Amino acid sequence: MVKNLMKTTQCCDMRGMLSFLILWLLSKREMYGQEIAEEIGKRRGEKPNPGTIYPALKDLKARGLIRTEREGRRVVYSITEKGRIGTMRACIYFCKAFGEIFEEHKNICEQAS
Amino acid sequence: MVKNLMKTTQCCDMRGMLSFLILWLLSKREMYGQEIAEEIGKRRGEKPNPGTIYPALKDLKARGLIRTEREGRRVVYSITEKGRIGTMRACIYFCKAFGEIFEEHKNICEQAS
DNA sequence: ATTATTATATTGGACATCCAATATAATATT
DNA sequence: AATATTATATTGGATGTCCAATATAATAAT
Repeated sequence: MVKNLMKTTQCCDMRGMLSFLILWLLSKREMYGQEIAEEIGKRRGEKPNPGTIYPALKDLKARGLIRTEREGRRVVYSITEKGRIGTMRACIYFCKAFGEIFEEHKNICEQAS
Repeated sequence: MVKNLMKTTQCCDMRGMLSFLILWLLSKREMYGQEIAEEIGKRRGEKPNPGTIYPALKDLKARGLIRTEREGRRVVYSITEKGRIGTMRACIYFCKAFGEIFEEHKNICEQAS
């Protein structure tokens, strides 16, 4: 059972699009792993576990969408040009798929910014 | 491989939140199965397969979030009060998790409505 | 020098979402 | 009556996301 998402909504699983969210965050600025987890935690209400974040980051790197640079014990992740292009496309898809829900709850969205 | 979502964005899987989207659609008006599939198809660019829709609807019914009424060969699905409450909560979560992305692409979202 | 903390990495299991294929049933068409 | 179409339903397999636990490594604190 995915604990926090079912607890939050008490109706349906809200997981999904983790890689998209990671890429979108990295399109803003480069970050290291735990910063990404914290940013996701801010938005979702609960910080995801290492077991969620690091495999996803590994996969994004393998697909050439992000690059890494180690600085001591930290690995700094940044988006590649390929990743940036894909993220733009994903944003367009996302807005078409879910845009109405946001139009309906604009006041909540504005508070999120 | 999830064909249409990877094809659309060419970067990351955009699957997820199917049950949420179904519940949101049914909070607007009751529909039969293929209508739900068509509405999802309008938003995602491709109509999902029966193998995706019917198991999800079955599960939502089992959890008491929707109810069914057969009319000939069609089954009409409608949201329950429990489903409506959960959907409101899910919308709030959803807007907090992804609201910034929509603020950033307001023009695309307005076209979706 | 030692201990504590933070960061990364991995693994296996669970789960929702996706598909293609197949099957059954109710209408619609011929 | 027979055939075609549409709707529902199911199944097994694939995949991404989630978790808890464990492990290793680099700093920070003592």
